[in-house]
Amino acid sequence: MAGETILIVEDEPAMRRGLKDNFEQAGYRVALAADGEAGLRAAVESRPDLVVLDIMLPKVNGYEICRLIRGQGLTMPIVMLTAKGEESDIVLGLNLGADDYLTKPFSVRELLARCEAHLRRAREPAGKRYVFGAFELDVASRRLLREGEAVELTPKEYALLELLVRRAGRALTRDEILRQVWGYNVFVTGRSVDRCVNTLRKKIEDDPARPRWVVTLREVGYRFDGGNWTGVNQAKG
Amino acid sequence: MAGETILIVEDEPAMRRGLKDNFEQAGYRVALAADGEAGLRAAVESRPDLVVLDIMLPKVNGYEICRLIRGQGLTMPIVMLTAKGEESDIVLGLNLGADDYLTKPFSVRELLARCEAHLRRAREPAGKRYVFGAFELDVASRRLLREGEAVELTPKEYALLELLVRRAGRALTRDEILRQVWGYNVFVTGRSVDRCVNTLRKKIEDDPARPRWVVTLREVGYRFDGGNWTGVNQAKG
DNA sequence: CGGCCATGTTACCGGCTTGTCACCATTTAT
DNA sequence: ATAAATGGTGACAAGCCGGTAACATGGCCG
Repeated sequence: MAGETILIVEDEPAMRRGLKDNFEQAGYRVALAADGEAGLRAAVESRPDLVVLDIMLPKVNGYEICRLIRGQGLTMPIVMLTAKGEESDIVLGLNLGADDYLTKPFSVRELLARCEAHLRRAREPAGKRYVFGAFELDVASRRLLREGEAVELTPKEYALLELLVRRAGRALTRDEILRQVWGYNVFVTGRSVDRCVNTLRKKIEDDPARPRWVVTLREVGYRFDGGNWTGVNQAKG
Repeated sequence: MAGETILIVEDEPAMRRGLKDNFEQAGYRVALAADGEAGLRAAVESRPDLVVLDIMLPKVNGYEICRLIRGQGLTMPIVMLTAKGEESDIVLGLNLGADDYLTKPFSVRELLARCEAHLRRAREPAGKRYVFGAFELDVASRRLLREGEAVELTPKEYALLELLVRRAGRALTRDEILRQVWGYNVFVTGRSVDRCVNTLRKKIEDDPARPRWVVTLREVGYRFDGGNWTGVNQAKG
């Protein structure tokens, strides 16, 4: 599966390796860079969806990289990693252009959570509408309409549907779904996904036993079959 | 859309440079001032559309600048930048006529977002009226009328309603509402939003238990359902 | 100085959501 | 073919969330 791509710019090998493992474990694709120069190059060329950027880098520091990346017109979220004692520098402007920063030592789980939050925000072209069949999913208002009539969805159902629709045509593992819909620190059986899919199907499928939209991928998870749908991109408000 | 002029009053060169880059990147014209005196002069002479004002400035501090700018009869939005530990002064700053403030280190993206919000508001024609059902919200006079009769709203209730109505049809998170209505660094429980919605509903809903206008989005926040309303865009009332 | 009003917090309640379990259907492997 | 595994589905109980009222606080004005 093709998750989003994270670029990790970190000179210390152990940390670099650890971060790579963790992000891949979480379902992302990972690009690595060991110094500022390579980091900037990678950011420009491979256009990652998010950059994790250590501040203490040989030759060019994180702040410069950050500024240069932004100077290229790139707008992806940048999360900075700083060591204790560098905080005062942050106040002086190291955070310029970055979206977030964590102080070492940090919890990897927290880093993942924050990155996920930024990605979610960046993913959202707020005001976008997804049309499939007689349905219309309006992200901005968090509503699902069937021929203009509102379909009542529970929070989980809505979140699930939005995720599926956004990634229409892509296989989503239960794990991925759990992470995106339920969050990180939640201990929930994978079956809960099935359960939620189940109730969702009752509301959007003509024949829930023979689903048209949310199809099961045995041993894997689910996939939304948008097929020949009309993706309407509405100007933001 | 953009092209508006931002005046940045900031004594620290790196920060000044970074802010300039970022605002220009975002499509604004930028005027710079390195100290309070120059800042005040620039504000008066070049009439920027918005001022970004550091508080710690040589010679004259940000509060004074703010007061003096307002004393000149200038009404453009002023966004203050403060360092940690100066928070206690914030109330002072807001009272002196600042519209917003951020605490360093801040995300430049957030600063841009807030400035954009202020500019959007300033751009909006005063005297706009929103009509829904038998109600009429008159922004210019900050009044809500029900069939011509004034409905008494507390300041918070009014601010909440105005926000909801302005963003009618959009899902608003509690967090968003808190920041827009209560302000940014205010420490207030999310429940306060609920409570305010509660009292507001009593005044505008026929059946507060089954709200027609302000609908609850479980686990998220609220949304104003303008539905089939009559949006009257009246220049000047 | 005292009372009123706005508003934030706390507590409690009721309902909806949802996670789990249990059982069944279907598919897959041996 | 049979057993194991996987997912669909109904039931159910627990927990969470928001509505609501009561209380506390603090500012403003007479």
